[in-house]
Amino acid sequence: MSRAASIKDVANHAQVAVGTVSNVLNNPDRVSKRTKDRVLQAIDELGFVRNDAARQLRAGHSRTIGVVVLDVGNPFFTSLVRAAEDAAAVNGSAVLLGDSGHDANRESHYIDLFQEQRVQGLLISPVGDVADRLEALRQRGVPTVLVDRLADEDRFSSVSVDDDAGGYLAARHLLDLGRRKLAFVGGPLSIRQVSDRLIGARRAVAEVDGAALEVLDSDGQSVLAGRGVGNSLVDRGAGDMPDGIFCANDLLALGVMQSLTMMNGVRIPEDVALIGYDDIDFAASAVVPLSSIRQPTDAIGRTAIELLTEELDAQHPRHRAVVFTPELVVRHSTAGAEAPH
Amino acid sequence: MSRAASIKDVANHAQVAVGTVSNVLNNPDRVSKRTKDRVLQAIDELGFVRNDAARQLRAGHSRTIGVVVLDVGNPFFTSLVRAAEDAAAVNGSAVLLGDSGHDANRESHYIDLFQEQRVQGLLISPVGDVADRLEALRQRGVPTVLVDRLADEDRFSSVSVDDDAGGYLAARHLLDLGRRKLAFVGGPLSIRQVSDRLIGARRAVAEVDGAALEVLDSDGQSVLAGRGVGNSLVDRGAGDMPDGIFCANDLLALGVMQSLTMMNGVRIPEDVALIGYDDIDFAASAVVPLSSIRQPTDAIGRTAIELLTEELDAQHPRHRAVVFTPELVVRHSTAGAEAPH
DNA sequence: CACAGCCTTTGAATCGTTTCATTGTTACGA
DNA sequence: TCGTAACAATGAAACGATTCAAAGGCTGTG
Repeated sequence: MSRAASIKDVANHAQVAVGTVSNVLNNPDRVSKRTKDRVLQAIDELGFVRNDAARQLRAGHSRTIGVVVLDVGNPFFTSLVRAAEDAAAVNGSAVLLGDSGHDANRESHYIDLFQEQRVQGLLISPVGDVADRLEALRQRGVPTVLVDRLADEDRFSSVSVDDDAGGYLAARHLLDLGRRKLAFVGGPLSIRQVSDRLIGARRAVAEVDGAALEVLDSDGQSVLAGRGVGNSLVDRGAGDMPDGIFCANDLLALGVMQSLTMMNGVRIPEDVALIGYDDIDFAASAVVPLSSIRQPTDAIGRTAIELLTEELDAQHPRHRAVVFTPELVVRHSTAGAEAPH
Repeated sequence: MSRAASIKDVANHAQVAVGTVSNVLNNPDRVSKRTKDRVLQAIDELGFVRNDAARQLRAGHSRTIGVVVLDVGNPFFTSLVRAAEDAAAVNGSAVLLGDSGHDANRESHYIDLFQEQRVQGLLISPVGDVADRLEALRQRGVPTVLVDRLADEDRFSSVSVDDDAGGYLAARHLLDLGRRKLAFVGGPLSIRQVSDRLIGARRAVAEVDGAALEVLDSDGQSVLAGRGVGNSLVDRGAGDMPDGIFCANDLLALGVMQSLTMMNGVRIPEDVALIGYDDIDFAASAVVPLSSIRQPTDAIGRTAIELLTEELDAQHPRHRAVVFTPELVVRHSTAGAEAPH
């Protein structure tokens, strides 16, 4: 329970100056082998471990990168975080992870926290309107890269996926199957990703005569929220059921699927064709394997760290906005079925 | 891009001493309203943010708790982490998250990192044999709580689930359905959770005449690994197929399910009854809703932080080992089907 | 008017590391 | 033998917040 050994203790124990110990740790080639061995032995004997707080106080900044995601439970973000972690490790940096849970207060809380920690940079998929705070941070030398959100290139670098294009792809696919009475499930619509996907879907629907798109606000992004929407659809009765449903993410789609097929005997894709978004691992192993829109998660994570590194290295970096294009993945939930009419 | 404002800058700007600024932040009631207002205004004008490194250097420890999990992608751990985060927030602490990915090196790396960060305590679901390192940490005043792993109460507190009981529950359930030719899928067996579940399953099988249990090492815990095992089962031909499969976790089970039903026309539960472990959200929405063994994830997370808090507060805490009992959740993958014989 | 007692404010010392100008040592060529 | 370069080791200063003994300012009482 004794106080942890400091570099000073090591220096005493090895009969050298503190500066020498520091050199053994940070510039080993400036130190003679004899001395180095003695110091290393002392370190070992005392079980010395660097105090990162002191190191970073001196350095003026930490060796960490802050990452704020909307929901760690969402596989899209977990794999993004993992990619970021791996990329950061290459630079000898670590990742501080924050989960905003779509809550602007928690988001703000994490930005505060990370600022106190003097993170080198920030990766964030924002909920609230944080542009001004991030701008201020940048002016203090803490660059930010926006993830999963297109940003004005004058202000920030960003990595995003073209959600409008993804929404179009999904709706167009349903329309191509002959479906005309479409429903969009997602919400709250204040979330950019959700509303962009809806805009894309609307664009596709507008191209086809006699097609309609109904919006079902799910007020949440979970399997549970999806189940809720599914149940309320069933309550309406069969006559009023859409024949194609596009969910703003796979969790919602799985919830809808669960509700329609398991509890209420609606057939997918015969009665209703269903497509989700994100292509999470579980989409392929759902009750009915789920069609989806795939986003290149790994590439997003790696690119995000890359852009952040650029901003860290360059004095006056040009901000870049990288936009990935999503891809349609067809599985049984929309495949091989003609329109039910 | 100018240097961040320090407490000294604030003091100058507000025409007070540094100690006063510190008091405004930490002991507001010791400061007169007049002064406090002036200081707060200065803080606001300069955009001052506390430097946590300096604060923690002085304090001798951080306000963070380190959490090392086996796999952030596994929903069991994501919900555990979230519970831990919420509980930590109550104490004003934050969580540093590390993902060992079942890799002893990465695990060790995170322990190093967290030690450098001077975390207050550690929550870990260990891969390698780290007992001695953790013991050493504890003697330096950094308590550890083992998660999802029973520990010797003389050395550590721990929160775990009785994996043996869980394995027994699962196998017993298959046997109760009349299945006799069982298979256990999981691996590597060096993982305690996996081998304990196997031991429980063996115990159940030993109780029933004519029942056999075959072990299929999956060498991994992912959907993909499960799919691999499923494929190799199919390659054997129908005659050699088990009639009940118990997977050491749900991801494996979903993989096996995917392989058997989607690509190879094996019927679940008619031909093969299948049960997983963990009862993750997706179990209920699988191709065939998956029976599973449920662990009380939230309670585990909360209890873990509780035990850690006890160790932090008490001078000479008694270590406690809390063991939760898992619960059988029956769904379609094992339900309503007689033995195929 | 002196003084005690209370409240507020001060500022030097401290935490552990890195940095860097300075000092000490060695070896080699002149 | 001396001078000088090359290399090693030194130790004081700095980073920014907190702490705490001490000083200062004020009120009210004798």
